[in-house]
Amino acid sequence: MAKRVTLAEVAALAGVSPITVSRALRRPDTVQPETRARIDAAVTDLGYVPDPAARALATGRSDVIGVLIPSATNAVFTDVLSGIYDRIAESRFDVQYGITRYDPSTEENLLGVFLRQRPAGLIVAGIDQTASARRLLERAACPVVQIMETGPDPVDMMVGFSHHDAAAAATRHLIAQGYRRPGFLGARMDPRTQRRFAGFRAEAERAGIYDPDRIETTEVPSSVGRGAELLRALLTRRPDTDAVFCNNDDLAMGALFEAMRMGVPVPGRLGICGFNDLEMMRAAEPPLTSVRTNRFEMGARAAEMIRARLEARDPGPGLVDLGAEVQARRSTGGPD
Amino acid sequence: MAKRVTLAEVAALAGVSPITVSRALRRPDTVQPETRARIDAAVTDLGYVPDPAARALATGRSDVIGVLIPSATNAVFTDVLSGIYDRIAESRFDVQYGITRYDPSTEENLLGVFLRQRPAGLIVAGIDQTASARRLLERAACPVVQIMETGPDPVDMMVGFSHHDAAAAATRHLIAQGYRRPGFLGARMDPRTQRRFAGFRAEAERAGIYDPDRIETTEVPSSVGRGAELLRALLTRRPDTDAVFCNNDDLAMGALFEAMRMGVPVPGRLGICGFNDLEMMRAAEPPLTSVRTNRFEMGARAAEMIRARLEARDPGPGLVDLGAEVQARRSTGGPD
DNA sequence: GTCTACGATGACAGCGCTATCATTAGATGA
DNA sequence: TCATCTAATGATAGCGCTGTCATCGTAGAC
Repeated sequence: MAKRVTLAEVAALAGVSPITVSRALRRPDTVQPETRARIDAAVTDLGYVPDPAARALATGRSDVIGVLIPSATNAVFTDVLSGIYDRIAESRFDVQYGITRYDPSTEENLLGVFLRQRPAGLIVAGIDQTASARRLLERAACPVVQIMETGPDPVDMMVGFSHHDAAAAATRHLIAQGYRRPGFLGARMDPRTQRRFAGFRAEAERAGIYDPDRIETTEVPSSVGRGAELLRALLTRRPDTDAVFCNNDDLAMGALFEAMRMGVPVPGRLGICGFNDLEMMRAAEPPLTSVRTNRFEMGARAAEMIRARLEARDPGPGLVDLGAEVQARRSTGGPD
Repeated sequence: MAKRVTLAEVAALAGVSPITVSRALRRPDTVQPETRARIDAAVTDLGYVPDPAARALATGRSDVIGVLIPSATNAVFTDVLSGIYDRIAESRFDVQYGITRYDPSTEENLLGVFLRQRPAGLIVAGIDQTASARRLLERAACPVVQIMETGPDPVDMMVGFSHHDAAAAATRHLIAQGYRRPGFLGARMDPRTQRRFAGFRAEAERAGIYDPDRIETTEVPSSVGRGAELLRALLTRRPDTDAVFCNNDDLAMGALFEAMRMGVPVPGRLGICGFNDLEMMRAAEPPLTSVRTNRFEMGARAAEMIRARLEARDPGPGLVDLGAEVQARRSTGGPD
C-alpha cells in the first residue's frame, strides 16, 4: 500500500504551515497567488489526496450523500440512481445507497446508519416514511430530497410526479380509445402502486365503467411472468375485459406475451397500457402504450438541488413536479 | 439534529473508562460480563452509535466496501449488486459504488477515490483494468475480488465464469438443434462481449460454418430496439440466416419482436438465443433460449469472500468459477 | 506466605484534518 | 508620525476513537 501523504508533508515542502495548505485547497481565494502556486506544486509533487475520514471528524460532516431506494434491480430506481450519479460523479461528494426492500422499518434503520455518518445530503424515495423516520429526516442537519412523488408537505425538498394523476391520464386514454371494460393488473401493492390504482379507479368511476371484478392483483413482486399470470387469471374470470392498465411495464410485457399465447389480438380485442415507459415498450410488437416518467431527470434534479444547497447556490423551487405523459402506441390503438 | 453521544459519555454513565467501552463494543469477550452488562445498558440508554469517521481515522481503515461496475442500469450488474448488498447489509460494512461507464480510465480514477478512503474491501468488475489500475489494486491493503469473469491471474480473489465458454456452449446448442447458418448480434463490444464473440466464432469454426458476413454489431449500447435493428440489418443482407446468437437478452428480445414484424417464424425459420437469462426470457412467447449466469450468486460470493477475510474466517478458494448453463427453450426448438 | 502469571482495566498519545483565535505586516488616514 | 484597519498566515486545540503500554488485583504454584 502506498503510504499516505499528509497535509503536513505538503506544507513542509511548500514552506508554509499545514493550515495554509488546508486553506489553499478549500478556499483558494484566501491565500496569496504565489503561495498557492507553491502549494499546488507540492500537492502534485507528492500526489497528496486529503483523508476523508480526518476531514469528516474535524468538520463533523462527511461528503457522503445517502440514497434510500426500495430496490436496486427495478429499472425504475436504477434510472433514478443513474441520474443522481450523473450529477454527483464529478463533485467532491460520494453516493452511498441503502435498499429498503419496500419495508418502512428497514428504511428507518438504514436512515439511522446514514445519519450517524453525518451525511452531506439525503435522497429518499417516496413520502411514506414511518413517523419516526420522518422525524429523523426533519431533524437531519442536511438537505433532504424526497423523490418519485409529489405531495403536500415535503420534509424539505421534493421532486417527482403524481402517480394518481399519471394513472388517471392513462385511464382516460384507454377510455378515449373506446375501451369500455378495462381491468387493472397490479403486483406488490406498495403505496405508489396504491395511488396509481386510485387514479385508475377514480377515472373509471367518473366514466361510470369501474368494475371491481376486473381488478387482478398480487402481493408478490412484479415481473414479466407475473404479468402473464395476472392477465390469464383476469381473462379467465372475465373474458369480456377489453383493456388492461398494467401497474408497470413488466406486467404489460407479460400481458402482451400471454395475449399472444391465448390468441387474443392486441389491440383489437385487448388494449394494453403499461407504466414507466421503459425502452423495450417502444420496441415491442405491437409497440406498447405506456406512461413516460422522467426517472433520470428526477435523480439528476434531486442531486442538483442538494448540491445547490451545499454550495450555497440558489436551489430553485423546493417542490418540482416533473409530470408524466401517456405515450400512446399501437397496443391501445394509438399510432405506432 | 440530535446531538452526538460519545464514547466518553457512555463510559461516564457506566462508571468505566472510555477505552473499556470501546473494547466492550469491539471485543466483548475481553471485558468482564458484569462490566459489559453495565456498558450495554448505558449504550442503549443514551442511544450511542459509534462515529465511523473517528473510527476510520483512529484505525486507518474504513468500513466501506467499494464496488466498481460499468453500469448501474444494466440488469446484469444490478443483480450482482443485489447479491453483494444481500450479504453486506447486516454487517458493519457499507457499500459504496462507482460507475465506470465501460471506461478504463474512469475506472482508474474511481479506484483512486475509493483507495483514499482506505476501504475495507474492493469488488471490481472484470479483468480488463489498465496497467496502473491493476498496480493500484495489487498494492491495495485490503481484500480485492474481481467478478464477472474468470482468468489466469487474479489480482487477489475472483468469482465469475468464462464468457468464452458460455458463448461456445450456446453456439453448440444452436448447432445441435440443427441450425447451420447462425449469425451473431452484438452491441457495445466491450471486452466481455468480445470474449463471447470469440466463443461463438471458435465453435462455429470448429463446425465449419463460421461466416463473418453474418456478424452484425454496433458500438452503441445494447437495448431491445437495437436488437430489432440489428436483426433487420442482418436478415436484409443475409436472408438465409437461420439463427442468431444475441450477445444479451435485450438484443434477443428485440430480435424476437423484429422477427414478428417481419413475419419470420421463430423457431421455424429463425432460432434465437440470448445471454444472461433475465426473467423475461422465460415469459416471452415463444419462450427464449438464453444462457443462465449466476449473477446474484456472484455478488453474494464476492461479498462473502471479502467478509471472510476481514473476519479472519476461511475465505475458501480464491478463484470461483460459477459456470453458466444454456437454458434451451422454444425459440431454438427446445422444450417450453 | 511469597512469587509469578495472567486477566481486566486504565492512561496516554495520536490518527489527519480544520475552527478559532492570535499574530504579523503592510495600507490607510489624520 | 502614529493609531487603525485589513489581508495573509500561523499556533493551538481539539473532533471521537483506538493502539500501545502500564497498572492493578487475584489465582495458582511452590
